[in-house]
Amino acid sequence: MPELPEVETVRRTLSPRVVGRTITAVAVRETRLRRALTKGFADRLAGQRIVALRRVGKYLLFDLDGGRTWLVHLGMSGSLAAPGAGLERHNHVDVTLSDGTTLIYNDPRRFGMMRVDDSPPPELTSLGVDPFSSHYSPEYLRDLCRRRAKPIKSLLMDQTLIAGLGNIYSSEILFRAGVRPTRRARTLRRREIEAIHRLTVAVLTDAIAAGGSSISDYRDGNGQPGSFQTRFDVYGREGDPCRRCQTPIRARVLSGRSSFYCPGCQR
DNA sequence: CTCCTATCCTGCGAGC
DNA sequence: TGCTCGCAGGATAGGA
Repeated sequence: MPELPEVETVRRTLSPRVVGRTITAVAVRETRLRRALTKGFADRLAGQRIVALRRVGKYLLFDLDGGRTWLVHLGMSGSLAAPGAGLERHNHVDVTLSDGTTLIYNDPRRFGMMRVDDSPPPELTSLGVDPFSSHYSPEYLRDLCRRRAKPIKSLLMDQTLIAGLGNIYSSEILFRAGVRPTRRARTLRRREIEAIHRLTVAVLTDAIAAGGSSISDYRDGNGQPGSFQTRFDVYGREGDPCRRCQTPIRARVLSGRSSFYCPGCQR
């Protein structure tokens, strides 16, 4: 569910409501997320002032007083939003702020995770380059591809190389770039890599402008769905005609994930 | 190293 | 209608 554009949309919608506020209460009713919440989780969060809300890849980072960090990953089905979003059944954590605002962490599949650290969270050390950072250049991408035999789509989704792309956006980027998901990274031409680089930023920018993609349960910080799913070129469109050449879109499994492409437009 | 598979968990739609 | 099966936006341990 949440890839970079969805997490960025959550960040943008939450930021004005949380930055500068103090966390007054934390209620945990389910600790069994992807990694269990530690015993001291609620106590280490309560009383802290939120100084900034950042995003790296698919991670949300609440910078707290004294260098402490509250790290949130939404997994496949997680959301962090104000109450009244229609969700209730899997509300695992409530965080109340000094102005009375409450943020509810909801996650039916419990693939998400949260932690509070006094030093930089360990998850970030193994993370690759964020596509919106200046380090994400055509040269960087070319370097990643140079010696790798794996399919380009699997490379794009490897969070230790590039942080933020998931199953939807890697398919959409490769469609726009005219490159098949199965192409081995090391076989890509310079101009193809340049196209993938440029279109990574373009697709993500378009998706953020649309508030992300809501397929079933993604909601932003205000409980609102995104609309980019109506503009998918290939994702979830198996059998439907390509918007560009009318050839039926095909699907095949790559690294255990369904991948969509147009056999007419993508080489 | 590099790459792939299975696994964690709940919900939902397709097909019978 | 009601049941079972497979699949779903992710990360990661473990094996080839």
